[in-house]
Amino acid sequence: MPKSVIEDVVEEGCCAPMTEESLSAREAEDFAVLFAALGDPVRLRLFSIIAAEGEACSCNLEGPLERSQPTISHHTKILADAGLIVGEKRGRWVWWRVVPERVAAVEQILRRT
Amino acid sequence: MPKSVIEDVVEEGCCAPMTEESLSAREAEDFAVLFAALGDPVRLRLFSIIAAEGEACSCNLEGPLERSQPTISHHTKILADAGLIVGEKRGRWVWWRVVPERVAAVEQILRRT
DNA sequence: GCGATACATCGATATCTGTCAATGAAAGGA
DNA sequence: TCCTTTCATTGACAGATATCGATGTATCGC
Repeated sequence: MPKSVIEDVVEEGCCAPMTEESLSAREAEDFAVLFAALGDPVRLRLFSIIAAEGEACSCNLEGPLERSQPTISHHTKILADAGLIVGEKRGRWVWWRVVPERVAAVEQILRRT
Repeated sequence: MPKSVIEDVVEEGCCAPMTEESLSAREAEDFAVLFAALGDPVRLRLFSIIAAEGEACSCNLEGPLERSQPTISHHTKILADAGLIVGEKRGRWVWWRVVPERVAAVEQILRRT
């Protein structure tokens, strides 16, 4: 059970030295938040609806998703914290829309493959 | 609190009818598994390392990720169940590699935006 | 066959997360 | 001003999950 990259290089057998192209622990920590935000069925649908509608208020989401208002609010917050959507308060309603640059960033990570 | 799409359409106020472009509950359930698989920091690094190396055995992963062997095995299983990586047993080692078509599928979902 | 190696599986546990009812805060209408 | 509407926050709780030690299984070298 090798303990470090250095030892890995020294080790014989199947183990090859690490490349520098892989994500650092810090990067992975940050990027994983994006994937995790989309990693819940309800949230993914929520995101999908907002994307399809262009703009949507929460009242547009509770019905189709069959979840309570606090739960919808919880999910929009997680997506918003991840930067994948932004909400603009207009009167009594909050209008949500996707952040294309952020979505593109997720694609970018995948394309590092 | 509207209970169905039909009611949404009937409702007055801010609520507009749902488009048909958004993900179904079924689709969201399936796709969310892919995002969730990449939604853990350790798993995302693991995936990143495999992608960078082209091929990697688990012994290449335990060191850099600083996790026990069962934990690594747990994570590779989740990624493999999601179809994002495949393992080929060669002798004593299992060699993991990414499945580009599956990664492309994830990009495809994002590009529905 | 025997010991060592690589990986999977099991069992246990601490933490995280999705969910809702209740409540709070902000804005609009009468 | 008071009531209603929209959304956020809090508190509680059940279920999911990340982690590890112990153990099982297959493979290789001797």
